[in-house]
Amino acid sequence: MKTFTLFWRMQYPEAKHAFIHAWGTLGTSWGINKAMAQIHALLLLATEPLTTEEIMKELRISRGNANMNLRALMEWGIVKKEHRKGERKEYFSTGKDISDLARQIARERKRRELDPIIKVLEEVQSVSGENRKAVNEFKKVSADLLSYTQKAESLLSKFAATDQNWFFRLLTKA
Amino acid sequence: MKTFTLFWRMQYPEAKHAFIHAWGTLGTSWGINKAMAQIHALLLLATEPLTTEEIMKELRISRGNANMNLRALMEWGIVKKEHRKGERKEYFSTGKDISDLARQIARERKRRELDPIIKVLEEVQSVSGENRKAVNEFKKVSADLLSYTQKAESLLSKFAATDQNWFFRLLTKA
DNA sequence: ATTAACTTTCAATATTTATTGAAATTACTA
DNA sequence: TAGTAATTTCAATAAATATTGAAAGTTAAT
Repeated sequence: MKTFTLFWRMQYPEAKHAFIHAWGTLGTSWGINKAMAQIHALLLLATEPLTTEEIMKELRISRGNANMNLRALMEWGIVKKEHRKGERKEYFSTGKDISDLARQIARERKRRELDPIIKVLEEVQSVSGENRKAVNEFKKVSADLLSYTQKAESLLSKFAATDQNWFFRLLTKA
Repeated sequence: MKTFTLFWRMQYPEAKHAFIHAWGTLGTSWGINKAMAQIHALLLLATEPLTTEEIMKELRISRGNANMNLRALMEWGIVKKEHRKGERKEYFSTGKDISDLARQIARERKRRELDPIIKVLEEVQSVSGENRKAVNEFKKVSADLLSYTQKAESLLSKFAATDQNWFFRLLTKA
């Protein structure tokens, strides 16, 4: 007797598309634009280096977009360019280790977001003014926030600096 | 002998403005819009509950904007509304504990961002196809990513669920 | 029940951010 | 060094997101 197949076994092109799409969406909410996240996803899946042309075609993005985001990924040290003898074309690839990306995001966001606000919170500590009550509340709240932000900063620093497992080992311990 | 004062001691209104501005900017990059973050900052500093009118005036935002973001903050359980006898106006206040906000952000982002991609990554695991090599690479990469994302999910869950100190105690241990 | 004070809603608008595409530039081969 | 195949740049454009403001809705005191 035959049984029904309850779930559709996803075919590769469909799965690939879903994967890249999802990764692009996630990237958007983590300070990475869609194209950048999708290029990275595509390179993660690729079994060999890709050209700009191939990336443009697969992701349906413009040359300028592909170029700019590839450059950003290279600046982040996540993507590498390689040349081949007798060819003008450049080939791009990425390491398969996700944690490189995660660490780089941490580093980048710390720099772009946390560092500036810590600076402001520190400056603002020296407040003075007529309204005793308001000033006290201000000092309390901003000091509190500063300490919180510094902790987050330290967390991101550690995360950015160490090997991929340290962080999650720590968590399972807890 | 007189000495120079090397650094300007910031006056309260200036400090307040800097604080609110910085907080608004930070909020923007953490999935909270500027108005929402600034309203929260303003309420943090306030020594007593504020009306919509006062918030609008202080932050120079429209009534609609104030209203919508106050509602969102209330939905997040971070801001409370209070009524006063003989008054139609509503007064808003927030608890002074930053970690309430942090936990709520964690909860919200987990739900909005991590949960959906975990779903996709799980679905996509059952991939099959002609190209053995590509399919293998795909399985490896997506499984890896799934495990990574699940760890992040579990981290955010724990963070969202526990008291404010657990997380940072954990970090200092490390 | 009426009024006036206040809140809510949401289409229109503004702002911010990402993407395009074509011109300028560069680098490889012959 | 000329020809061309590629990359880079960036002003213009599109897409996504946040904000406005005025009309509609609500509520509480009279």
